[in-house]
Amino acid sequence: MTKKKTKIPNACPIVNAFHLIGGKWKPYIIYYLQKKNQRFGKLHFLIPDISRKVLTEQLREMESDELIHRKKFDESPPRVEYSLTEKAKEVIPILEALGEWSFKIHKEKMTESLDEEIYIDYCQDYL
Amino acid sequence: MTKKKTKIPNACPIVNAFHLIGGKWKPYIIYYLQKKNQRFGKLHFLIPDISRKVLTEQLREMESDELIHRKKFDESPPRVEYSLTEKAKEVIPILEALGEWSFKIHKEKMTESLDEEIYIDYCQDYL
DNA sequence: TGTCATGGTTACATTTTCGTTACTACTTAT
DNA sequence: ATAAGTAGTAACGAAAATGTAACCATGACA
Repeated sequence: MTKKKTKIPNACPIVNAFHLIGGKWKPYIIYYLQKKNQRFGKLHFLIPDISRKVLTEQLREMESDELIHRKKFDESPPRVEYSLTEKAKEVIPILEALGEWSFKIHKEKMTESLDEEIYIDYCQDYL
Repeated sequence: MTKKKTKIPNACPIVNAFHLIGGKWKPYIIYYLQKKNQRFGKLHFLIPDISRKVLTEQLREMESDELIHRKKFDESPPRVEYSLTEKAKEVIPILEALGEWSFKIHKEKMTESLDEEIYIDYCQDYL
């Protein structure tokens, strides 16, 4: 058995999807923007564990993928508002289905646990 | 605006889902196992760019997450067969929806390109 | 007796992703 | 004159993920 050498030019569409909306922070960004348009600072407050550098990077990436829209107001101090595009809004039901699936698995595995209630509260909010 | 310090015990269910089925290789593993149960060596042939070390790691992880089943035959040379569990099979329609969504975005962006046909062929197969 | 095949494992190196800290430009309020 | 607030950026470093190359145990087969 020798190596297959037919390189796929772009990754498979599912891998592609993970590039668009996966990673450590993009799900949170989508989550908070889906509820409400947000300014940079507020987004950083809502997702405090991300560094501002990485938040900027992720937002720029999502902007160039046309998943979010960046609206800059010509004011001072500067104001920038981020919102989801239609493309991004279309994927939300799919993400919710994914969340429900993983939540079901999680519940099956962890029958007891002190953190369980907190997790469930958080998930109810999310799902 | 100070830092929010309420740590979430486990990540949000969507982030959790990405741990289960995301990453560089798990989508491919799911894809090939969904078509047909596979032995370790065949899987490595089908996904030639993964190293055997990482393939082992990913398979072990998915096994402990109960997404795949590992069946070892007592033969020589050894034979091991991997298959998807019911849990994993449940997520496939969701993954397909995700793939269609990202494929649609991809098509909108790339109107021309030489690789396009190859990509589409690959995707048709995938979707 | 020694080579082959399978399904790995181990130690180490590299790449990719993410974080820390300090800094900037602009304008209004004190 | 200077401090404060917003939305960043730049240089550097740490951590996480992945890759490379060599090795192992088993039994069949020549």
